[in-house]
Amino acid sequence: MPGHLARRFQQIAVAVFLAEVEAAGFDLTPVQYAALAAIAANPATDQITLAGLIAYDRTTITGVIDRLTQKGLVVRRASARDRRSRELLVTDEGQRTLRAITPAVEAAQRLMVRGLTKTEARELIRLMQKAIAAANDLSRAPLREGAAERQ
Amino acid sequence: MPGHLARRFQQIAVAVFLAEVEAAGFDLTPVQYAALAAIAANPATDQITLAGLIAYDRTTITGVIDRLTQKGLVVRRASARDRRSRELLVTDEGQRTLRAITPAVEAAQRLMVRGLTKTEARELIRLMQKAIAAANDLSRAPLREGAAERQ
DNA sequence: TACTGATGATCAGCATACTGATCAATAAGG
DNA sequence: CCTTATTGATCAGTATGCTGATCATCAGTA
Repeated sequence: MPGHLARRFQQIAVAVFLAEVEAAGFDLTPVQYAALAAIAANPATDQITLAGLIAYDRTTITGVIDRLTQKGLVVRRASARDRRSRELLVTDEGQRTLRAITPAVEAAQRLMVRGLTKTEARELIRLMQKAIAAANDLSRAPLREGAAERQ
Repeated sequence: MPGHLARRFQQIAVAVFLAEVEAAGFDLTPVQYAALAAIAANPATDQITLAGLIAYDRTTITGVIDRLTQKGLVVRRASARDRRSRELLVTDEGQRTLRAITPAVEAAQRLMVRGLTKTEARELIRLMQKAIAAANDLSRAPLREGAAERQ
């Protein structure tokens, strides 16, 4: 049952991530980390574009940014060109957090495939990527490449 | 990033499941389906044991059973041996639903790996199983085998 | 310019998951 | 028998994810 395995693997991935990150002294969820890293890599993008970059639903991203803002890691800035959209920026503390948390995040990635050999882990990643790419548009929140690759 | 792929694959798996099941005229979530099937396969088990069989958190299962009960697919029965526990049973309608919904569930399982060959899909399943087995105890809701295999 | 449609963001509502607490009932010990 | 620890179930609170709606704004067209 691929569906059941998908749920279980994700459940373990989240648990491992939270445990490693908390052990390192941080309070960030996997979802918040991914958003923070994506904002750092794409400064001043609006929320919809950000959601596409990490395949989040647009209604989910609102709450995630709320919490990142509350923690002082991200700021929302009104866009000059389009008054509907908010540009997102990582604060200095957000940058520091991102750098400091990286080892814990990497440890979590290794831990969740600790039962596999390096070759097997690479193969699992390849197969998940391939399956996901072929089914990308079947979810409400598909991955949308950056503007550069879009056209 | 295995963690990100895990989240995305699960996201797609849920979307595909809901779409197929709704197209077949049913209103059941993946989680509700798994619980219903597990109760049918293990009649009169208590909620904690059921949670272990499908790796759900004990606090999550309460709400899932609430909703299955509300839909008339499952009944809670007070246990004669232990007045703390509730024995779970599938109703006749639950049995009918389970039979009728099976083709849609199977279609969803195929759809979520439609980008892979049969061999690749089998390999993905094998690798996920292996990774999950080695990390089973890292989540709060580990899989607990049935009484037969437990000792 | 006025209208129409599309878009960015948010909201209410619902279903998973989890943390940690509570409560009743049971089991184990002295 | 009584105390203590454990266990089955539930609850409050929080964080994803989603459906569908709303609101303000923008873009394109008549």
